Amino acid sequence: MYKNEKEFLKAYNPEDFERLSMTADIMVLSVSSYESNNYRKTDEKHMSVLLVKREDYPFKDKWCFPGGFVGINENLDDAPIRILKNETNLSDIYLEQLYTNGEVNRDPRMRIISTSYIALVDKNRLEGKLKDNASWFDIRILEEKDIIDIYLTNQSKEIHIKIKRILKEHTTDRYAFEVLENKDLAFDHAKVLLNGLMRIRNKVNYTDIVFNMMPEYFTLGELQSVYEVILGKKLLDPAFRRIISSKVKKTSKMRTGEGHRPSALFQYKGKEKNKNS
Amino acid sequence: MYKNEKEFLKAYNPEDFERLSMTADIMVLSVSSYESNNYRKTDEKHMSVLLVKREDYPFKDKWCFPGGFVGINENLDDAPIRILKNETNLSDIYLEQLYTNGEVNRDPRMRIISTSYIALVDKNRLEGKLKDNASWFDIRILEEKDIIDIYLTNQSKEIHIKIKRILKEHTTDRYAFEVLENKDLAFDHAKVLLNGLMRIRNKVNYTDIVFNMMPEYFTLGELQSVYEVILGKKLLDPAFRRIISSKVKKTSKMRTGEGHRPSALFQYKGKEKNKNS
DNA sequence: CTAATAGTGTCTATTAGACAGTATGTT
DNA sequence: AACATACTGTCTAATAGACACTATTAG
Repeated sequence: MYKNEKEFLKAYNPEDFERLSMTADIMVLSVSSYESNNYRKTDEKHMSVLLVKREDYPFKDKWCFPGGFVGINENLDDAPIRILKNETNLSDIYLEQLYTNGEVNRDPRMRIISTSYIALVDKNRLEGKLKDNASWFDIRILEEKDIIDIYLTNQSKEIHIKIKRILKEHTTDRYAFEVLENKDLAFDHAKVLLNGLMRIRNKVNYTDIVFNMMPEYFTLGELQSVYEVILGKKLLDPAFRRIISSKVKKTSKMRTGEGHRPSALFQYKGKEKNKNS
Repeated sequence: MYKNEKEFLKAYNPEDFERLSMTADIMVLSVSSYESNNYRKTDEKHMSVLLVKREDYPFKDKWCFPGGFVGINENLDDAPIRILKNETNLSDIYLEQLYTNGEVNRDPRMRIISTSYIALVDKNRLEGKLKDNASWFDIRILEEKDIIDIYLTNQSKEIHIKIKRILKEHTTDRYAFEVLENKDLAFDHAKVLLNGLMRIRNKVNYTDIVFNMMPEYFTLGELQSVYEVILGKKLLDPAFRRIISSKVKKTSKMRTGEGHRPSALFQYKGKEKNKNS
């Protein structure tokens, strides 16, 4: 035995243990608008996710989240910040840790454990700042009982994923997902995607995370449709306005020229003292 | 470049990258009863956490959560199951992943990233099954604004931790914790502890996780006081019974001999179809 | 004028909070 | 009898859901 910690550390050889690599993957979410063909109608909104086309093996030509190895002298939670900075040129992005996936064979190269993060951005902030292997995909989710179909589409590609939700009682989490169909997403990113979408859906009601996806000024109609697209259901106007009213402040600006009554522009109040929990 | 994935993998050398080690730490929570000195009064309840005294460097003689290295051929989420099995001899324990901590210097030996898990058990199920370096500590939390004092006590030891809660707007999570005082907990386990307690406190209202800490049969009074001790506040009887009524079923058994009116014993209904979300 | 969204008033249903009361065992 | 908890009834307050109505613009 050793006399003290200093001596112990001196005799300690890290090579004595089997070691592995660690990566960070980031699911970058935003909201996109689809211009309507009717000049009166407001733009349809979708959630969208940023995917990168893999140029190298493994999973060459498949799509995945932006990600990379965690440096040996880099804090884990700093890795996604660096990766996003590199990928989008932005540095003040909302980030939260999602899950650490460590199935033995999730990467064919070697043992790699990956911590996934969720990032929420206003897409318009990074117009033209994206690397050219990155692309926004619109998300469409169809749920039928425990079978979930996710469609991801960009200008030239449609990705389809079919996942089964399995309720678990006594294990790692409330439910697990089994990927039934997935031709185009690399690694275990299909699972991560669904996991992240569910997390956001849950959190949207008791946090203010949506505002990370909103521009500085927005109408309540726009804000509501972002909530709707995250929750996957329509909300009632009066109820929504009641609930949201404490979180936003009206400005004197107006949005006009939309083919119908103009609406007031609002700002996120933020910084406000939040209730406990 | 390589012709295909197979060739790529053949040429791939994991040694080319800097690598690290991974551990899993488990915060095992349960509820303990304190016999009252008044024969009429019901036992006082506390949350309790299982700690292990470190017998080796680093952090020799300090306390920490049960944990261990993740095997190179072991799924990450299987590691806590193995460790708990080894530590408590039980294998059907509720487990959920809490957070992955990866500060560069969190372990003085070398770069070790650790995924922490929460386990919830009924303490009585593992009476006498614990290894003798493990001990249950009762938890007492005092919150005053953003200063949180946690006291952990067992028969012979009192551990005190003082932590400051820092609100964050645009970073990894809603708030971060800064440990102000901690003499007795090893690694970053003080942070993990608080993080886990907050997670459970949040989840208790919209999930059925408490029942993992309850014995097969329990009175509604007992169940209520578990909720109270997790939430850190008293609940009103009628409201509690209204809410809980759908989750439990009354049995014909009664708890008697308590110095006051006997109460019906209930069971968790479980398996019931849960609402969405 | 019309289509479409903006924005508000109000009724109802549901849920949460509060309090008071009755019930029933042990010592 | 007295204490302590078990358990219930009911009133009130707060919140969520639903619907109808008015307002206002571009074309």
